[in-house]
Amino acid sequence: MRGVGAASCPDEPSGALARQIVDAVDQLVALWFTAVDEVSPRVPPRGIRALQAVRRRPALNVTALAEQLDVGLPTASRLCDRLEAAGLLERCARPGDRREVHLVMTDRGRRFLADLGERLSARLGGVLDGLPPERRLLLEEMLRSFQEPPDTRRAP
Amino acid sequence: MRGVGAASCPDEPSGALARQIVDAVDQLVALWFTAVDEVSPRVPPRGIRALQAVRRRPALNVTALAEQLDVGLPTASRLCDRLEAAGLLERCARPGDRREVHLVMTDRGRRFLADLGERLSARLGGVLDGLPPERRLLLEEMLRSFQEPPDTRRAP
DNA sequence: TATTGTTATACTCTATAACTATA
DNA sequence: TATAGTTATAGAGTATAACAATA
Repeated sequence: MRGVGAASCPDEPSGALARQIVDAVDQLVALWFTAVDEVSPRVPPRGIRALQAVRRRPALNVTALAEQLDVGLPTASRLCDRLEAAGLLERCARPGDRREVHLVMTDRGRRFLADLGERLSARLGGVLDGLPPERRLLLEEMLRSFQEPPDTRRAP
Repeated sequence: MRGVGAASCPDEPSGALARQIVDAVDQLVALWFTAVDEVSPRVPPRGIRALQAVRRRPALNVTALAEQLDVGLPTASRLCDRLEAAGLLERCARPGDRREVHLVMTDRGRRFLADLGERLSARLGGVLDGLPPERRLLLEEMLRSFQEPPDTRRAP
């Protein structure tokens, strides 16, 4: 568990690339928070992540959502209250086992996330427009490696 | 304000790359939150961003910090209370104008952020280890474009 | 008087525990 | 009894407004 690029350049201080990557991620995170602050209606970061989790895995239940967000079950339930009140999410009793609740996004929720994505994209564009086109194509290849991340949620 | 890659590939659906980039950023943000949840002592995301802001611009005052975080002045002050109580930050009256307060990181604060960076790096490494070395070097070049971002704080 | 920052109060969000409903 | 989720209460965090201190 040595981190980014630990074994790639033995002659060079291996921390250089790692630091660069971490700094870049911090910039991206800052950009993300900025976009989240802009979007309407105001949904706190945790709410955004909840919506994204539901988009990624439709018909998620509340327990799974709580695990995804690393919060308690009541917190996730309350969060769903607010997202549902805002019209971004809906709770549907699961046929077959009526204890479970399926979370599904509303059209408004989809538009909301799309809007957020566009704002983020615009801000990223401001940074990436400086890149020559072939660099951008390489970036595209690069980003594919993030599409299937090693499951972030492996509990010990 | 068309966003990422809007004009690069006229034949291709231009939203594809944009969507891919935004998804990747979402993954990175999720990774960031996971690392933030792990680190000790527990500091909420806003506290992390505050510490990073102070690291980036040492001797920041409280007003500037509030602007960086896009929160009110009292909120920033309270946040400093907690970070100071945790021993991660210190307030120093500025010589010359004793109204202002300079925020400086403690050694503990520096170690804290370093620890966070290592955890993030380790998690990123898990994703990036799959990349061949030359791809990683290209990534390094790419990330340089994020080092000097167009000022995120331009209010309309 | 203008600027920098802190305190006062109410409100929102989160966490732990107790409770309801279904299986 | 075990599981999925909700409500109860208390505590942490945030925002708006009033305040204190320095220039």
